[in-house]
Amino acid sequence: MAFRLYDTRLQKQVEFTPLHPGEARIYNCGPTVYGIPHIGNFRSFLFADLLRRHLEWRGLKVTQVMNITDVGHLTEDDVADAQGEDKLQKAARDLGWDPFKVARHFEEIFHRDRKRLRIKDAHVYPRATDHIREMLVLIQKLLDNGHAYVPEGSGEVYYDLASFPKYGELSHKNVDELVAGARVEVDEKKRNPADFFLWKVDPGHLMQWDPHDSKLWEGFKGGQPKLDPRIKKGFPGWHIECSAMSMKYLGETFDIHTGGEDNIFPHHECEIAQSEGVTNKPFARHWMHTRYLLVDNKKMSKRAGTLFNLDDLVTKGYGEREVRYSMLANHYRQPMNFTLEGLDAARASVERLENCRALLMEQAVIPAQAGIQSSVQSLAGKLKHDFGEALDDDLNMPNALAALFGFVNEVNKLKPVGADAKLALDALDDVNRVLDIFDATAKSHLVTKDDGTALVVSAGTIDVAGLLARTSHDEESVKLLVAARFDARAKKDFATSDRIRDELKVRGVILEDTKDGVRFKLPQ
RNA sequence: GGUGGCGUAGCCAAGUGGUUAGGCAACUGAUUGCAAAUCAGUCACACGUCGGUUCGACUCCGACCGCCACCUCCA
Repeated sequence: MAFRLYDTRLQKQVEFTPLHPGEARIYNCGPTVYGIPHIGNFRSFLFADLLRRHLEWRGLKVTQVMNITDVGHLTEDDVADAQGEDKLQKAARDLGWDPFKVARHFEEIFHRDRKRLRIKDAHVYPRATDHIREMLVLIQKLLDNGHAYVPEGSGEVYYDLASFPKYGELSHKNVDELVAGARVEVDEKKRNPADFFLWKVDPGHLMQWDPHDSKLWEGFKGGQPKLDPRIKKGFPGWHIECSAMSMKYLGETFDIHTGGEDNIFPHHECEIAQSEGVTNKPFARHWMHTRYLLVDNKKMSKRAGTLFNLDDLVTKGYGEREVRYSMLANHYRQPMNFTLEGLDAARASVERLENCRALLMEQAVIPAQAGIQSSVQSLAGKLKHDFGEALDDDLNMPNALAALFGFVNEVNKLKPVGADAKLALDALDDVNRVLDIFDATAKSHLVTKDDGTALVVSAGTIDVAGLLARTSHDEESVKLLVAARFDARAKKDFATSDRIRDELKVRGVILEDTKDGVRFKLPQ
């Protein structure tokens, strides 16, 4: 079966057939870089990462574009309001940075944190401020097409919703009802209360562009266009950047557009109106949206201290892998209840997976005495099949993980050796192309009984107390301690052997006695 | 008020008109010098409430209760 996704517009699951065979072009609504991205943002980005990885796993060539919204609506007042709320923003203000510098700063943090969460690099991260010209070109085309207008003397441009009857099809909203809701700002400039601005004039705004300045158009493909002279110095509307950048990098019609559920209206609805108003062609073929992430079943809030960012969680002792796993393990279309207890559970789950993999790695290097067992082969095949089938079903990761844990249980029972272990390991690593949960740097080693015997020869000279006194341990010193422990255990000196194990545990080094020898795990 | 969605055993969380989802936690047993890891088992005759349809509903329909989101440039 092919990949099936739930399309927000159609409100049902549909089979995905790419516009260009063998290729998928996807656009993800990215971060607004005026603050440290929080876990709610990352749920959306991790979903985009999962979508991209699954499509690639299914053999498609994916082009992924994620925008960086750096045209803020950062006025002097906003900056002032931010005081005391956000340490970095406050720092930026104290340093007297201009908005561009603030944007670049938080953009860097976004990239730093997403890399820690192993979110793959998108192919392009276009910045809104680098595409003001593309936006102005679209705005002019909308004016030419009769989809936009310039209110008398305003210098601004508004979208004329009356010209686009499809407005509301994505969010299933009725424009008249929206207006009746009376929450739309009353503005005499607008023809229709629900019309939204494409270009805004506001002298108090920190970021502004003069559309008629020839400098702005230097080096622009096609040169400076003929713009409506009534448009004054100002800044673009929020929605137009995604229309301009998605179409520039993915084409006028592309496969999938994603975002958080809050983007459905008005943002994505407006994107459709703008894009299709210009091209008269379908814009995004499919829309996928993640539900909100709640913390302790409530919306995140600064006051409750639940607006966690990645560093907050790391400070609390959690690793990036636990965060990645716990977000991935929940279905994107269900509201997710994020809790610290959930991270504890995620840690235990990841460790179970990793123990299985470590065991397979140990066994894979042992020379095989026989050929591949059909049982292992069918297990590996079943894992790939069931895992893939689950993700084909609108990225049903809970079911995909159930398949994975089923595999782990069977492998632990079978205890495959040699080529069998290698086969099982390959199957694990294959699904890990999507999950990316195993730690390549995790250090789990088995010191076999034979190794131990060899090490024990020199055990008498090992400075056990000195080694234990160290604050951290490298592989070599752990091996020496393991040797001393072999020696102690041979003499039934369990006080010493337990002391070595306990002291190492405090420093994060785990020792496990097995039939084959001693396994040690170094901290990550 | 309008629209969309959710309520599943201690916690998290899939799914289905009739046969064990899965994970975590806890407990018991096997294994171990003791642990850890692993295996077996228990908690699990779970599905917000009340009606209806049906041979049979957690799954379909209706009402109600509780919760969430969007309609405010929040992923």
